[in-house]
Amino acid sequence: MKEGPDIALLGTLIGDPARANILTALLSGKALTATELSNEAGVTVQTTSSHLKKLEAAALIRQRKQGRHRYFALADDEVAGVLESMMGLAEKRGLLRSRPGPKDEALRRARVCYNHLAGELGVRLFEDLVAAGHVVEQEEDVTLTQSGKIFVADFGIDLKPLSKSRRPLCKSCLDWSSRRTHLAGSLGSAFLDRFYELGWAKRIEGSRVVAFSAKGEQHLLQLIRS
Amino acid sequence: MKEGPDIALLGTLIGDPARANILTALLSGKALTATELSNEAGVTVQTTSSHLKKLEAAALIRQRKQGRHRYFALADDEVAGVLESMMGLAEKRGLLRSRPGPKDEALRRARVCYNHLAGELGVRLFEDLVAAGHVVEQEEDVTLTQSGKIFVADFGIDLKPLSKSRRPLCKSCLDWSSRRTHLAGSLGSAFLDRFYELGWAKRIEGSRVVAFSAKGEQHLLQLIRS
DNA sequence: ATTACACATCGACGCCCATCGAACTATGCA
DNA sequence: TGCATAGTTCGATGGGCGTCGATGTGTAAT
Repeated sequence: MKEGPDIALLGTLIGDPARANILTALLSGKALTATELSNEAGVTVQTTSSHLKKLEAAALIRQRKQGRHRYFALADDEVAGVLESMMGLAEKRGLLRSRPGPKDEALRRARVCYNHLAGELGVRLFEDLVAAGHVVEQEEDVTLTQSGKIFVADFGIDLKPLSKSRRPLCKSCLDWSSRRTHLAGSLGSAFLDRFYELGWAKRIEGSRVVAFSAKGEQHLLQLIRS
Repeated sequence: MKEGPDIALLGTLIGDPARANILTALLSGKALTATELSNEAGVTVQTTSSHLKKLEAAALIRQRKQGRHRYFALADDEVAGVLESMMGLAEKRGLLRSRPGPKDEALRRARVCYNHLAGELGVRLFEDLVAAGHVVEQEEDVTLTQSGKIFVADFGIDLKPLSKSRRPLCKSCLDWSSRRTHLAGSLGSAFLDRFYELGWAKRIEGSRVVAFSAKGEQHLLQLIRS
């Protein structure tokens, strides 16, 4: 005996229905707030909070503070993998019902977050940059690589004034609609400004919506791919 | 909510320390008795019994009655895979200590089980036959395939008298030393007789040990491979 | 500053379930 | 036929933990 308290602890954590629901909800890859998770779990926020604390103590989930919200997400792919395999064993059936997010399709697509691009297009841009190796994401920190600097310069963004600013050049920002990270910081701001400049997008007055033209959206989508 | 009671149930089953120990012990691939598992789990036999009942109800383990013993083993590879991945996540550390089995090396190597070959060599023979597609193992049943019939005939075993007998031609038998299946039934008996006949092995008087000659063991190991 | 919202903490309640003793069943051995 | 061993079932006990109400802390908006 006393050879595997680890696996037992893991099982206990997953074994509670409320926590299982929480983990299942997070398996979508999205980061959710405690309140949303409490709906998924079917328990009160207090109970959810204590569950999240335990899950975080076991390093199954990670927490990101963003303003007065706290977004929770699975710690890494390995956790997701284990959950997937467990669901496979338990025969994957049933799907998520409560789908959080904004109702306005345009807001969901593209909008400003402070001064940078958020929404699906913002997320897409960020993920393309990561995939191309132009930026590296490590936990909360995001850094621009050498190839990234070249790419940014080619796109017509002057890095010199940006690096002088006290604002961090790169920062990741969590999306409240798709709940994935996108690029913030002064570079994120510079990207959005450049999009305006090129006529790819316009800001809609009195709203946070960023309206991309058909051609502008095409350009953005193929920006990195090219 | 109510979208994943499955995964929660699974977690609960694995979550109990006693059951986790049981599953960990079975992860070796060996089949163990309830009493042995109670030692591994650190609880009494009664408690172990109730645990085994639950694990079996969830189809995580399978049970094989053999005489007055009941051997328990993991249900299939998928269960083992999930447990492996969970151990990986919980950082695999610590190892099994209680290693059940006979102390006599010769008995472990090869011995008669009623009238057929048991021990490591018996297991090896059976697994080779399965790998070559000569026999098919399905749960408890073992059947000789077409290619198997040819192979057996080539080896010098006449199937006609065997198939007339009321005894089942093929039967799987669980090994008490290595805890894996080997071939029993009238065919298993015929194999052992043939080994004697070919001078590959001799029965040691007053013991269950089957002594293979160096050459005989070589022949046996390469019997299927050739 | 005040209000509102998100989340954490504390404390108490209640229930589920693991545990073991005792009795029962089944198989093997002499 | 009797004894021993392996395992299950039943019932009672106890502890651990999930649950929620109330309260406290931090952040954003007006």
